[in-house]
Amino acid sequence: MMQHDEEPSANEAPADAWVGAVDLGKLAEGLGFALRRAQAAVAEDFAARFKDEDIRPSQFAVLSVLRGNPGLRQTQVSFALGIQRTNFVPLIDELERRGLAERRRVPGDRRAAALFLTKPGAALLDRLESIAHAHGARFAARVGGPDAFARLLRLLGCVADRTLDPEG
Amino acid sequence: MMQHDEEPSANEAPADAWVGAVDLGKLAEGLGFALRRAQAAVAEDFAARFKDEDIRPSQFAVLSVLRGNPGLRQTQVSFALGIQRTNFVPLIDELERRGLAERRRVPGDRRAAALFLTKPGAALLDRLESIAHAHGARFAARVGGPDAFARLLRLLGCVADRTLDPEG
DNA sequence: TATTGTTATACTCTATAACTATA
DNA sequence: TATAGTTATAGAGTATAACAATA
Repeated sequence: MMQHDEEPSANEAPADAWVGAVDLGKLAEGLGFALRRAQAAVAEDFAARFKDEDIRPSQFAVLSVLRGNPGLRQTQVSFALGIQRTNFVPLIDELERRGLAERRRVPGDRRAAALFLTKPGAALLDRLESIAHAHGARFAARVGGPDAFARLLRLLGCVADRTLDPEG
Repeated sequence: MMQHDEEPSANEAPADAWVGAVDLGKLAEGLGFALRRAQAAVAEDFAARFKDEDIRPSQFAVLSVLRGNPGLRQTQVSFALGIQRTNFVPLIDELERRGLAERRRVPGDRRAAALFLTKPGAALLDRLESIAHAHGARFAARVGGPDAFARLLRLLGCVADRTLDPEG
């Protein structure tokens, strides 16, 4: 009766035997489905590698942007990452609570908040990027090496780029 | 100022001018970030094209699998699609409520439910696949043609494939 | 004992409306 | 009037635990 090596959950997937036998039909040609599966695999590896750092992809992304763009406004960071500014509030709240980032008032505009990486935040980011390097290397290996990996990133960039549409 | 052509929302993104100026740093080399942006673009196009059919990607996927595999058990379909069987219940519930799919008892096992596409479900699926064809064509064009698109699908398949890892 | 389908539940992510204080 | 940050809220998607009926 199909024991797994990991996952003691009672709601585990049944035998893996028949899942490969399912005919996915046109679904296998779908970009959305392929992206979903790829993202699930990447998210799984991310979760495993960053478990001890207690950091989520969006938090990592914020810290990463703050390093390259200190003093950016909240709204600028949020939309650069594709996160609505309304959902960005609790995100930066937690980073600030953990002492990894901070909001500073900007002299010219009393409404705005400029974001900065703290020293502990920068130290954490160093560690995160080192882990991320190994994380990326796993998938570079899966796709067949650095060149194929670079090709994949370029293709994904095209997918996300509206300006490449026929009408402009 | 700064009026958009669409989106009357009050929570819209501010000027698009400065978002391109943000330095994403190492984030731009991240597979997870690239996948996120690509998936957002694909989801946006999907939502626009399938709006009138009132169908979500997961529902489309179920109908698609049922055509190629009539009589499959609920759990088999759900795990073939990477959906937990517990979350699959309300999904198939709604498809059945809308008369697009149906559960039938299987003779040998009184616990199991075999899933089938109904005639209206098959008719809808025909329409959906026609829309999906145009949907896919948009992104094939974005990445530079059918060959590049096929290459992208193959690379994404590698990303999702654990068996390609060094250790096996 | 294990499996199938199910319910209940919780947590994250995302989306919209509306408020405040500024500009 | 418009913008920056915020709050509240609702909807998806996803996760685990536990149950009844059946194997």
